[in-house]
Amino acid sequence: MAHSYDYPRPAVTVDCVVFGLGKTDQLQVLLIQRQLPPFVGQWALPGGFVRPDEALEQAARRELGEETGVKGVFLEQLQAYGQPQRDPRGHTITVAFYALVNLWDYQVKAATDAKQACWWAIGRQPNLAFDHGKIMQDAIAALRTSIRHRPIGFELLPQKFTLSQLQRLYEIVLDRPFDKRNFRKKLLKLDILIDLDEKETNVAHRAAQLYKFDDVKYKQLAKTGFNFDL
Amino acid sequence: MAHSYDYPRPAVTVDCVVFGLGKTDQLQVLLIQRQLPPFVGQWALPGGFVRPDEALEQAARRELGEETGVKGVFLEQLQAYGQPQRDPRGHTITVAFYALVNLWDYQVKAATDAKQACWWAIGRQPNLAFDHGKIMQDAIAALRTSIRHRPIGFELLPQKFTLSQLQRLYEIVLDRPFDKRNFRKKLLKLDILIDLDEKETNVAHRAAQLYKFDDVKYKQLAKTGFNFDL
DNA sequence: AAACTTTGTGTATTTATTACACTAAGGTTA
DNA sequence: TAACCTTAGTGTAATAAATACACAAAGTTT
Repeated sequence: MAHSYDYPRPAVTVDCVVFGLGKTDQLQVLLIQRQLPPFVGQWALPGGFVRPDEALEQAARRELGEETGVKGVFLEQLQAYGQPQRDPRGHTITVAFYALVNLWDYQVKAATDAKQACWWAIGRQPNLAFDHGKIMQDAIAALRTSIRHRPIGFELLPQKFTLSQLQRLYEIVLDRPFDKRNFRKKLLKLDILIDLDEKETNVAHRAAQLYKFDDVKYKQLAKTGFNFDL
Repeated sequence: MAHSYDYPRPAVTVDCVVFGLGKTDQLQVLLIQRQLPPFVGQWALPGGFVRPDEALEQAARRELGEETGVKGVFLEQLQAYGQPQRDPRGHTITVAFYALVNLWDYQVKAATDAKQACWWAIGRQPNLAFDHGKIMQDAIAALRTSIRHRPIGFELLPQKFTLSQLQRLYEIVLDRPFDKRNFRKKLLKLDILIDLDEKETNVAHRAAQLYKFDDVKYKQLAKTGFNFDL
């Protein structure tokens, strides 16, 4: 069944750079191994064609679910890529998104219930098909910028987390150390963490205090032109 | 002449939010009045369909030149918009860009050599066709964020400018006052301004020192993980 | 009970931010 | 040509934020 238009149209796809963090102490990215040409067998970002009358974010979520089993996660648009030679099948524009996934609980979750999807440690991932390497680099840069100015890092942690986990997250993503006392002072002063009055369990050392992100208070603050910089 | 594909494809357009600043003490945006359906007679962002094998930025520059005469300006991608109902002609994805134009020299320049293109003071612009109002709001937000962290404001000034002009630019875009002495101290400390050892002319008061932006030095600094925040 | 591991805390120093007002320069006007 | 008008250019003191740094407390394992 063919579809005709008066003027030629580029194809439109969506692709997702999915970042995950768990107990591995390394930021991970979720890749799929291509089953169909072009680039059969090569690794690539999960994604695919936008369907008729489908919104971009909706298409990204659908493809992510279909190809990797990842659902209901934080997802935000990065940018569009449209170099005419980026896809050998012809002029194809892709709208890239990045997603953040908490891998702390049930480590296996997203890794197994999908076909050829694997988590790779960032820096150790294979070469990617198309211009996906460039897209991934841009996504890392965007993640680093975003995480310093907006409270999106919590998406990479369990709902209840310790300040040490939060500090480690920032150290991993921004690739630099933070001083323990100064980090705690600064984050607690932001006043967007709720002390849960509850402690870690099953740890072989002094149990740490658990906190959660106060998204309600953050939204209020954000309205009044508030922003932070770590 | 018809073009056929195995699967339906959305149409792809580009749109530009062009910001200008000149002697008016107000940030301006460049709009065109639509000549063709849909939304004939309504104001809209300059833009149009991406051509076969045309890169996105290239398409944006071409449309901007064709519709408004604006050429060779700073242009950066904002994001893609793809709500299925955003264009009554059918599923159309647009990739939005924002541009910065210096209107200090020959004020008339871009305003006249094009058909139905007009500069509007931001806040006094008419309602826009499609979802262009939303795109423009997003572009303003992006401009405000960008200008605080990267030296893009200079694109809205003449090559040679005074510190007062620079301060006024920041005040207009960020919509808040800056203290003269503190502003100068902070910007000079960034060490990305070159003192031209040359003064303003044709002013009915003490002539101010002229500066230019040192893009070479900024690029060096940027590599070493340097950033500012105004 | 000793050893191990991670939590949780305070202070002094340095650096950055803020608030604030007058003289200098140059052109215009009386 | 003197008085006037407008904008340029400058320093300091007070406050707030960032940094550097070390040890006792809690809980688990051996």
